[in-house]
Amino acid sequence: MTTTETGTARPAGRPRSEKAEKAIIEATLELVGEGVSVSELSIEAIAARAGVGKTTIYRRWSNKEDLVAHALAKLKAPLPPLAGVSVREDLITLLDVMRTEAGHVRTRCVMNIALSESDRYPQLFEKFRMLAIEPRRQAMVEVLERGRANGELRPDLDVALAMAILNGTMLWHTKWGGEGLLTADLAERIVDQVLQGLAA
Amino acid sequence: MTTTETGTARPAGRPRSEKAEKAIIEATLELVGEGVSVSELSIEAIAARAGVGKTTIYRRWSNKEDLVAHALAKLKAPLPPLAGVSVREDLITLLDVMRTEAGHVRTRCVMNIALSESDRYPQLFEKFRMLAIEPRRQAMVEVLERGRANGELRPDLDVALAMAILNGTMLWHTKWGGEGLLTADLAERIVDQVLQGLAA
DNA sequence: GCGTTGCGAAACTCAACCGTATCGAAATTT
DNA sequence: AAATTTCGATACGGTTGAGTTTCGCAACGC
Repeated sequence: MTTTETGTARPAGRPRSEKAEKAIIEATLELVGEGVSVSELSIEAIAARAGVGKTTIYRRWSNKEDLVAHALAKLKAPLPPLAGVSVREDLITLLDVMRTEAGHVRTRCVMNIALSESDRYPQLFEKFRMLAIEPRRQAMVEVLERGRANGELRPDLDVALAMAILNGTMLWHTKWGGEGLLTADLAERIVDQVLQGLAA
Repeated sequence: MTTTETGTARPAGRPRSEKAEKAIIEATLELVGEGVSVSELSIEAIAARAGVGKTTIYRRWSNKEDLVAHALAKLKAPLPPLAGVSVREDLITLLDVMRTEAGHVRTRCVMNIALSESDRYPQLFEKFRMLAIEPRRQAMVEVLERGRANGELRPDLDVALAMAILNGTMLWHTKWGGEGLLTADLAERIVDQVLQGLAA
């Protein structure tokens, strides 16, 4: 309470290194991003990559799942500003964020956990869902509802189904599209195709 | 050559148990279907579940990947007969197979490997792709091409994109839809929504 | 300076699993 | 009957990683 006044009295002794903590989380995200699954992620590998003793990890997190959960908490879903001019335009903006991120390491990390390990680590998945999925879902819901209200979309539109179509299509591409299919106009093509429908 | 005449002369000694082999493969598929990834799949767990000695496994397959590859070879993509009356009807039939299978162990097995392990076991994934994905893909391509030719669909339809939309939407549901969303009319709703488009 | 706490490094115990070897019993050919 | 091969079971040595402990040093408050 005397010097730095951080609100709570600093406990005696050497303070925990903020740098070490960041290095640990960074190493964890890197490894998961490189395709290492949560189950085969080893604390020792994380410690080695972070240049840190295992002690330093266990002092902060009691187990692997706890650590990964906190690492995921550092991820943020970058929500683009929506122009709000047309539903079509906003949907393209939202989907294009997914496309752009599809090649990023962090995103692959996210996808791998969400897709493959959601069954086995439900608590982990839940945390991640709230952080990375929910904000985007909410944004898209609002765009679709707006379109339904102002006549851009069918008045009887099934919003949940529409979301599954849009997101599912982009998911399909990011997972199996390879580099070649993630062209700059992909989001636009998806949205147009989905809005217009396939029927003649 | 004397008795059962199987074409090639039977080597002396006790013949390999067909039952054991089936049990091993069955156990492998079960485990993968339950969400055990290939990397954490253990020969010991397979042997225990199959009620078999490890020797019996190693006598047939030299390593884990080899075993899994052979196990996958036992999977078949059940292709429904297509009525061929309308594109809409055939698409519903195709998608409804996915929906029906969504809860089956075999299908979960397929999904888990396809989604999570395609990066790390490309050779495995390739084998699996030919067996489980390609036949369905081909069937759907034909339906869509037919529709484009006979005027049911837009003449300038992007078939690849249309497939991504249809399959991606169903994938989204099977992975995240939970039990509640996989209703009997799901395939129909998807196809209708996609064919008509979302726009007013 | 002193007590306290965090640090990285290393050693440790414990468990799982790999791949191999060995065993007695069973199945099949000769 | 004899020879051969597989069977399930069990044991073995080796590797990996979890989670704990210990050590000497560093950083902080008093």
